[in-house]
Amino acid sequence: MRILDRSFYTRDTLTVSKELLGKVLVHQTKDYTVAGRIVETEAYLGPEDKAAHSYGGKVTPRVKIMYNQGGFSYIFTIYGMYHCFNIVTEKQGKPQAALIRALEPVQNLDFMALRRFGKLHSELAGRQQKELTNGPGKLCIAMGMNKEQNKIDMCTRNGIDDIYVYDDGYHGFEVATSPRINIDYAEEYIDKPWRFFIKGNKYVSKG
DNA sequence: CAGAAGATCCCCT
DNA sequence: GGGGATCTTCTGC
Repeated sequence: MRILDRSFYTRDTLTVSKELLGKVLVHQTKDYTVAGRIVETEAYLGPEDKAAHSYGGKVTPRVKIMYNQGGFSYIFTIYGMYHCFNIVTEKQGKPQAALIRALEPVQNLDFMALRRFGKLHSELAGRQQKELTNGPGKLCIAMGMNKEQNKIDMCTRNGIDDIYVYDDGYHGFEVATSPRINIDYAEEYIDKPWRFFIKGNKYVSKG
């Protein structure tokens, strides 16, 4: 297993978003380790991209982390009740990121099931098993990620609260592409094919 | 300081 | 597939 380093994340965002597919995202604290395979991502290409929080070169307290070099977590609150987990990409000063939209559960499924539905994984209905991590808000709940994990450097570890991605050699899948989800405000950027997912994987949010 | 929008989810039909 | 929940974040006055 190879942990992805800085040189992976500081490349162009479309490449990083695509190559994150099949890799394993880990959240590790002193109390627990939980992990899922990345099966769906979206690229946000600020400042040009009208769907990106950094559109127009906007710098607010929330989006400032997007201007860092690649490899940092960017977690924001959405609709007041959920969170979205992104990984900052590109070199410093270029505010782009990859949104992780869906995972396939890999490690500590009981932790995920308890967070999402308040019961053990073996007690879940089949439908609930599929819905553990098949959306950006859902996977944050299942992985125990919220604003406390914002701005974490995923290329270094402190042993207290770490997030990182590793490559376990999983390959042979087919990558599909589509427009991004729920960005109808983004005008001519609505139809950009910047969503990537593993074709046929049952944890993909839709399509 | 008030108003509006939102990279979502869940429940209902 | 449509609407409500729910409140942070940002903008404009």
